[in-house]
This record gives sequence, structure tokens and C-alpha cells, in this order.
Amino acid sequence: MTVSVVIVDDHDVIRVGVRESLDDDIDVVGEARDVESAVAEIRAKAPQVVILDVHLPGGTGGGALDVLAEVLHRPGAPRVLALSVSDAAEDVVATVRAGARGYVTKSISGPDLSDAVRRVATGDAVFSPRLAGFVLDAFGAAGGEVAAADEDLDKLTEREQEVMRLIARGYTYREVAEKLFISIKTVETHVGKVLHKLQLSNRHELAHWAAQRRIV
Amino acid sequence: MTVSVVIVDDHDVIRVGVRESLDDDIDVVGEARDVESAVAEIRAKAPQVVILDVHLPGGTGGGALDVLAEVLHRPGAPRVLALSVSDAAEDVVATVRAGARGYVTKSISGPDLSDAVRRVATGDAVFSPRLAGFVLDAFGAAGGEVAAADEDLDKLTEREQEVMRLIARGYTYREVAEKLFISIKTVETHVGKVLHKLQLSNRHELAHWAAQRRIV
DNA sequence: GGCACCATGAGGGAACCCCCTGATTCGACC
DNA sequence: GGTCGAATCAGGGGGTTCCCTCATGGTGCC
Repeated sequence: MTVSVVIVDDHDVIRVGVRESLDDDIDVVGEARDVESAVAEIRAKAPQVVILDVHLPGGTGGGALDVLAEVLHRPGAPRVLALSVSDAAEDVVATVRAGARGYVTKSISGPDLSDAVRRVATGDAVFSPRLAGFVLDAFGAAGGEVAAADEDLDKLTEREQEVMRLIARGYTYREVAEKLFISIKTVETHVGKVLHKLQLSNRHELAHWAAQRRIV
Repeated sequence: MTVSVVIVDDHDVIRVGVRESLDDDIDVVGEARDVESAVAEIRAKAPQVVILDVHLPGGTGGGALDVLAEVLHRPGAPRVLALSVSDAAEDVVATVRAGARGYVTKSISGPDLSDAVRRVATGDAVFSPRLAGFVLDAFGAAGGEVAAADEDLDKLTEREQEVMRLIARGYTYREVAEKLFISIKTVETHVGKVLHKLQLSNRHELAHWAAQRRIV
């Protein structure tokens, strides 16, 4: 069985590396280096699998998460295999929660990567050994419902998350307002709700909170 | 002119990517994935250039630095081009101080990488644009002697550093004042001097600055 | 149609942050 | 003995942050 894939990574070197590492029975039908072209490429080529760099720059949700959000919630969606230099628990959990079917680090060998792509294509979930523990901790265990690491994050509405990210990066209320084309007062309202929902008391704690789960 | 290179990186995917990205006039004569085999390979193959992953695991000095130490201080030593996902100032400065003749990130394109290899081979120093600033700041300028990576930190008096650390952790001026048994006004003065000396504009940037060099 | 929730925004106030000028004390240095 | 830097502190001003309350329009649900 031939598997079609699209490779999304902003690093030319890594895209080449992935492409050349894959076995002949895996057909690279497209590549992209940013959020916009990734979404377009995936819709156009409709691959079975997307190999997605977790640290993709751009977008409003941190790059890779934007791509996942755009691409997954429609019929015929591809399976997504996340590829990352990071093995931090937060990255893994956020990515998997966003819909990725697998998560491997760039330390993976070529044959193993090909194998992971094939397994994801058939519906398996694939995780590097040292990541499996994180996933099992974050899911299952509790008994069906997701005992997620960022159950907190889910409490926030989309708009609140958007504002939260900008605030966590150090933008002033005024700057956030300008970026999102809303008034300062609305930003204040959103921030207030975010702080309350996350049980934080000021923007410094928020920045720290966000940094810890690599949201920023 | 053909240039001979040895590629050192613990990630299979990246070694393949680098190898395949290089032009035909660059001859990959060897590869290695850890400190020991890198040193052996470089001595055996005596390449003109070594492409070295900065985050190489193993060894006593952080991997890449061990390789540099072993390989450089002998006649006929190769030129070393450091390759990294990181553009943190400390990494760059430490690597260059250890003897690397160039430092590029993995976001470099294939042709640019080939060009960098050729230029390093001929004795040029090559740095990604956004890294050049760090290098010029850390070296030269002062006039011969090496101005260390945290020359910035040295500008601060002890008291200023103490205040800076607390501010960077998110304490309010009032809290810092209480912790250090001084008045809020004194804290303000110290913070003002710190921001000025470090060329920062507010406490958020200070927190970020401190986080980057792992001061907090 | 109500109800809940979300996004938007206003007004006002207390606290906090940042900058400016200016001051005193103390120890080090030439 | 004067000079210089470090550390301490004050007053004031303008902008920012955080917390209230309140209000409107839209959307999804029963």
C-alpha cells in the first residue's frame, strides 16, 4: 500500500531530510513551510498523512495547532503525525489534544519514521517510547474522560485564549486591542475572565503559566 | 574546488537532510552521531569542514564543545561550521569561543548552507544575519579582550542584580521592597537603572531577558 | 419565546509601573 | 580632601493594570 503524505516544516533542511528518509512506498505529494500554505496544500492534495512540525511559526495559536484546527474538522481529513525537537510534556499533550494521531521527535531514524507514517495512515497512534508515558498520564488513567494537562486551557473561550496568548507575550492591553481590532475595555474584560478562570492574580503569573505549558 | 565535509549530528533525519541539501561540489566524506565517533571520524578523514550540531549529547562539556576541544588544537585542523536549532546568544558565543568559524541555524536553505560551507572552507566566518549581532557584541568592539556573553549582567551592581531577579520573577515593587527591607522608591530607582543598562523598556522584557539566560 | 453564554464595550477607581529631578550617606580612590 | 560611584530615599506625573458594575447584540438550545 502506498501512503501519500504532505510534509510541513519551516526548515528546508528538515523537509529534505524527512523526504529523503521516507521509504519508496511513501509518496510525498506536497510540502509547506508555513500555516497558510500548509492548509492550502493539505486541502488541495488531500494526503492520507500530514507530517507536521510542532514548532511551526505563524498563526494565532502557535502554528501547528492552527493547522490542526483548520484541517481536521472536516470529512476526509488526513491523519497527522507531529514531528518535534521537543519532548516536553506540554507540547505533546497540546498537540495530541488538538487531534494529532502520533508524535515523534526528530531523533527518530528513517525506517522508524516511515513505519510511523504507515501506522498512522492505518489509524494507529504512534508515540516515541519516552513520550508514551506523558500521553498515558494525560489521557486514560482517570477513567474515560480526559484528565488533561491543560484542562485549564479548555475553560477559556477562543477569544480569551487569543487575548491570553498576546498578554502572556508581554503586549500591553493597548497593543492587544490594536492587534485584534477591539477596544481596550474589551481586552480588560477578557483578561479579567482569563485570570479568574485560571485562578491567577496578575499578568506576570499568566505569563509564567503560559510559559510553563509552552503556549507562548 | 571540491570541499570535503564530515557531518556530526545525533539526529538521523537531520544528517540526511544536510547531506542531501549540499551541492555536488561538496563531498561528504564521513558522518558521526556522537562525540567519540565524531572525533575519530574527523581525525581519520581529515575533512576541510565539519558541520557540527551544537546540541550534540554526551561528553563532559556539552557535546559539541568537547568535539571542538579535541579536534581544533592540532595542525591541519578542519574549519567547523556550527549548526543549531537555537539562536540563543549563549550558545552562539560559547560555540564561537570554542573555535567554530561559523554558526547557522537549521532554518537555513540548502543553497545557503552549501554557500556557508564553502565560505568557511576558505577561511571566512559565516553567521546567520540575526546571530551576527550577538557575535559582534560579544567580541571585537571592546578591543582585543573577550567581552563575555553576560557582559550585560556585569554592568549591574550586586544590589541591582538582586532587585532584577525579584522583578523578573514577577514580584511587585512593593513586595521587592519588603523582601529587601528598603523603600519602594529605592526599588524604583534600581529597576530604572537596570532597564536603562540593559536597554529594556519594561519589566516584561526584563523577565524575558532573564528567562533567556536562565537567571530566574 | 426565554435562557445561557459569548463578545463587545463603557465608566470609574485603586493600585502599580516607569520616568524625571533631586537629595543624603558612605566608602574607595588619587 | 575632593571626587566618584553605590545605595538609600522623596515628590510628582502620566500611563497601565486590575477589578467593579452595567449594557447590548448575537448564537445555540429547549
